[in-house]
Amino acid sequence: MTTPTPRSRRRRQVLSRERIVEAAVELLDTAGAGALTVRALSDRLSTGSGAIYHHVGNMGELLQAATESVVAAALPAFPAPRESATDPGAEDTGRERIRAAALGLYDAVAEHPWLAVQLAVQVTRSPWGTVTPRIFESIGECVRTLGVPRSGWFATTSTLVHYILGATSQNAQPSDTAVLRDGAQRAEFLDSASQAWKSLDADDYPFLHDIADQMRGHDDREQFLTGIDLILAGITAVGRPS
Amino acid sequence: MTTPTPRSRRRRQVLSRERIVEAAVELLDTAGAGALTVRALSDRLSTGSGAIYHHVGNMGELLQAATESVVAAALPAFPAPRESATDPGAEDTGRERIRAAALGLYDAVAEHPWLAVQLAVQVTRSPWGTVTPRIFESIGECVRTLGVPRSGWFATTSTLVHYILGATSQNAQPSDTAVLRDGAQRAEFLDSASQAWKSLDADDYPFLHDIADQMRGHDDREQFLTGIDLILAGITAVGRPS
DNA sequence: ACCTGAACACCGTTCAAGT
DNA sequence: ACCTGAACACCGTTCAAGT
Repeated sequence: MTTPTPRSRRRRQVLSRERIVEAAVELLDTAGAGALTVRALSDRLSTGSGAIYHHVGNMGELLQAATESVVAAALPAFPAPRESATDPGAEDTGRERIRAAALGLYDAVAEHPWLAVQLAVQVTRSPWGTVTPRIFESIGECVRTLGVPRSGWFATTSTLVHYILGATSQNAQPSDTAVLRDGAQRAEFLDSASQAWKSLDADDYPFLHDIADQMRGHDDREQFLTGIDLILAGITAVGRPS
Repeated sequence: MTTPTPRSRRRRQVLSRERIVEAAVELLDTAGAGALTVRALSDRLSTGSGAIYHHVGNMGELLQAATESVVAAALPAFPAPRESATDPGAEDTGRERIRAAALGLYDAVAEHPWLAVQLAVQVTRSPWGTVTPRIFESIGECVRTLGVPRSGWFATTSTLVHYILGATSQNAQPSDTAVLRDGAQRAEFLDSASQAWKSLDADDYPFLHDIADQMRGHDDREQFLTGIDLILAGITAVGRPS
């Protein structure tokens, strides 16, 4: 009849799902996607490999949980505050909040390069899990305030989400190892990429040839926002045909 | 001094890189991403597992080659015919060619669901390999004819490519197994997805709640094109501010 | 040169056994 | 209930040995 005392429940509770997910994210961040193994994880947590399975089911579920925790942290406070669509300036703040959510995801992928591939994996498993719903909700809530007719909400939100996921994953660090936040390192990478494009056959790739210099000098993050603004401009243009 | 006769060269040449890549694509298509193993591949090709490594280096290289071969087949004839940007109607044919290239990739992912994740993988390894360059070139070549100033070519092309890759991967079959081209199957999936959204907490996900019905009825492919047109409208709007 | 297939060093996952 | 860690059935890759 009596519930177990807190003391007895807490006695040997050293491991938990949260601790495991946290350790998994650390492992992914510091050593890359290939370094997350059950053995490495149980080593780091000083347990047996079987202990992991008491809390997470399997590797895929762990990867999903790791992705969800990082995505949840990257998105703005949730749920978003409701605003009346008739407020003056509501459209501008809607656009601003879309930019903020997009940048949150963009920066998360920059900090956690393994996210690039994991987002693609999780999103095709949509809509199970919270990754796709969270992202969709964050963006969709803002689209509502943009003067788009109700019938266009889903298509408009989808377009933004697809662009955001595509862009963040393409701009991710091309490394299987640890995070490199060094700007010089990024410049070096762009430089070699530019060289690679220039060395392609000019007859097969005339456009890449022309544009190789432009690509060397560009700022990923700024250009990511340029793309967002391009789509927002399209939303406005389609909503009010001239 | 004499080159080997064709006969002697051909004698035992049963295996080749091409045949291996072809078999890999078949395996991926029919049995899913998890089914591509060196053992399964050498079984299907009736050789020893070591023979594979005489032609492809390692598994990652094989996956890259499989992706490249499917992407190359999906994109329109390459390189694209040159058109003068001053032609009347050049912008319209540019837009039409962008839609064609985008649909080519979209349909390829529908036929080869494993492409969704592989595109994300290959594209972060950019610009090595031919996947990213090919896609960029196809789209960029058309962007040139759209009246975008030269300084905007790279950003505009990037926006389109990011959207295309993001959308194709999100709309891929959510299955790890064989291809299901059955329309009814897709409708069933959308139905359960819609149910899942409806069953989310209405306070945390008000937008998804509102929109669940819209998402059940939608046509992926049509909506994919709607997104393309939204971005094209943005390109026009930004190029000619009112 | 091309191929064979056993061997090696891993991997995720399970499960009897402990506390 | 929670954890241990050996065992199992895989995996990619290598390499001496064959033709």
